[in-house]
Amino acid sequence: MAVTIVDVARTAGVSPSTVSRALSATHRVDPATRARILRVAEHLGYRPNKAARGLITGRTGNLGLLLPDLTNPVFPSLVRAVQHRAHSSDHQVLMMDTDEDPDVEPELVRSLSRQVDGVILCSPRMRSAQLREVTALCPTVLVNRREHRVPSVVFDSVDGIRRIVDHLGELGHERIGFAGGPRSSWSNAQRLRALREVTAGAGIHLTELGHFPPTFEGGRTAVEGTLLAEVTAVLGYNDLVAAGLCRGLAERGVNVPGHLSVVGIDGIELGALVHPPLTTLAVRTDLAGREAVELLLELLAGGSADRAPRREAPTELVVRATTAPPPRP
Amino acid sequence: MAVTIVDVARTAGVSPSTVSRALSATHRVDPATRARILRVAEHLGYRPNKAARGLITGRTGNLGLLLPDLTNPVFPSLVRAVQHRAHSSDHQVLMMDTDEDPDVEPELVRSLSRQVDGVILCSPRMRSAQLREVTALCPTVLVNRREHRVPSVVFDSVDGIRRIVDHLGELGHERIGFAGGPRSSWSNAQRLRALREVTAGAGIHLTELGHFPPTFEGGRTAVEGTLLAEVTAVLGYNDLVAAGLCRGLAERGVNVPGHLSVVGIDGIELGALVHPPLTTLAVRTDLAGREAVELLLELLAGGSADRAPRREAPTELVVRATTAPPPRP
DNA sequence: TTTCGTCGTGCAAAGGATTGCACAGCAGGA
DNA sequence: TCCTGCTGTGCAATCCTTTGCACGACGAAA
Repeated sequence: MAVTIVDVARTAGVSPSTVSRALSATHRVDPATRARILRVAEHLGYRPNKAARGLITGRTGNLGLLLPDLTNPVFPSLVRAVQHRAHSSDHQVLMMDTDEDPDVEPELVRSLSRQVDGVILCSPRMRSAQLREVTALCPTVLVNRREHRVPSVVFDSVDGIRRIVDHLGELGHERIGFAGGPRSSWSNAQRLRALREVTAGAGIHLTELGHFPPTFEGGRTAVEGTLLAEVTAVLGYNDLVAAGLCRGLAERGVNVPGHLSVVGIDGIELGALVHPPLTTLAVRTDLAGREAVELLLELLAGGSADRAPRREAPTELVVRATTAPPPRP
Repeated sequence: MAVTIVDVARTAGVSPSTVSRALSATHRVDPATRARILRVAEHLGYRPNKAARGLITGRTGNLGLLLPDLTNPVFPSLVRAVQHRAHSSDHQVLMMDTDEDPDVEPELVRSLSRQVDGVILCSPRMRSAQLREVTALCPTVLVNRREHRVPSVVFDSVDGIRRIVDHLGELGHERIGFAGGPRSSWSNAQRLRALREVTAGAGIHLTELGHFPPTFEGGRTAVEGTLLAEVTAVLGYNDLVAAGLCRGLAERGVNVPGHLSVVGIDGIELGALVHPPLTTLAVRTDLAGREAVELLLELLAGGSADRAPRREAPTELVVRATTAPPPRP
């Protein structure tokens, strides 16, 4: 059978309670005793039984992570960061994918809530009312969404968008377009709001080209409107849209960036591989993931549910080859 | 706080044991009693405490999933499939990423083994001896690797490679090259072996171009050798390598597929987005993931550790725009 | 009527770790 | 010498569920 705390206790010549205290550092234990216990535990290959611990402490040592679609290239690095950070605090991650279906989100959280100490909801699509209902079930941290009284980590839209606009402004662009994402997307609304604010402040004319599916094909369908708008630069809702724009423009014989500059958002690997390599605003999903775990762990430790901390994850402008000065008239 | 089995028992006027039996259907219980218990449990919102159950049954209801790098685009769809299949059998998935480091694999499995009923090891890089050691710890299923006496799901290399070679043969190619992956990779060895076998049978000359990093850049560095080898078609170890080859060839002014055909393996989304869209052998990682879970659940239920079932996941040739007849001499 | 088997249910132990309380030993102050 | 207070450790209860064993009741067979 597996080696338990009483095996360690017997071998070390102490009681199970002392072993427990030595290992969890919850009480003072004689340094010599502790050293001996640790040595014995190590030698016997002792691993605490999480079920037994959970039974008495009420803690499972698991964190839940809910996200819309793992195959979306923005998420894996976030998941990885969450997983690493959680692991370094001796927690495991139960990840669940909602298949982009907002309706299953509440049910999944409910089933998850029994087996985790807290959940991270990444880009949840459910309505505010449901969200508030769900956050009552267990400690919750949001990523890429804000909600009153719920801790969250979001990407700094205003700051990031400003970098893009500054970059384009320095190149000499005066008219830029935005190929937006889905109407219901919280982050699309954020980006659009930031864009309006920043372009207004910079004296740049913004053309909102409409809402498109957040995909490569979505970007291709945005080409026509872009050309009609007579802009010299266009910002895609995300990298896929921007890549689709580039492809569609190339098919029309429009030179990027000679005739038109294109910028994406997200910083997925694809952006570096398409031709020409895409200038993009990279969002640090890894940092956001780490931050979310830390927020959640603080919440679990301190339990000050009153304050709802809000953190922002940094963004970074990666200038590659799809931006250049506008063509001379 | 939470409602327990004794709350249900008290309300229903029976003992906790009877409630347990009524809910788990393990023993005969008077139908009337069972109905009453179920009604009470439902009404009180009773959910069994997994930690307590796990403590006595030894089952956690969790499955472990270990993979080298979640940000590698082949894996997310596998993870998703594993997660869905496990969830439909009331299991949760603990996913862990080894960061491509073979040395941490055994340690991670060890730490995982206490908290799961079984693990799925996806493309493990550890040595055979370690692997056998690890499989003694808890029920294990391998994906994309074979090992004596261990159940596994692999992709049908011979069949898949044959499809590629047949396709190229029909187009008229007689000399093809293979830009291989890492020397230590099990699947690279498989692919190479299958390739030798199939090309020999088809009377096609195979040039082994060497080992390259399994990345876009790796593909680019393979260009030179490809051109020297005087082949009319080249197969990349995976889609990234193939995409890198295409880019490198384009930079050298070599027309794909007019002068040289290129084929990838994996079927990642990127292949459809690069220009020209990549012909590739798509592996159904989703099916492999589902199959792996089913194998593991059978193993847990039947426990016939003697037989080590081996399943193969299908592959599918996706012909896009990087393959064409060879140039006329 | 007695005996026996079956059925439904309860009792109590077990599973592994944590933790409040108690206690022994010892040092220091009165 | 006695009391006080601190330190290190052990005892035993507790968390919630499952399950082997036993027991009472009841119907059927003898």
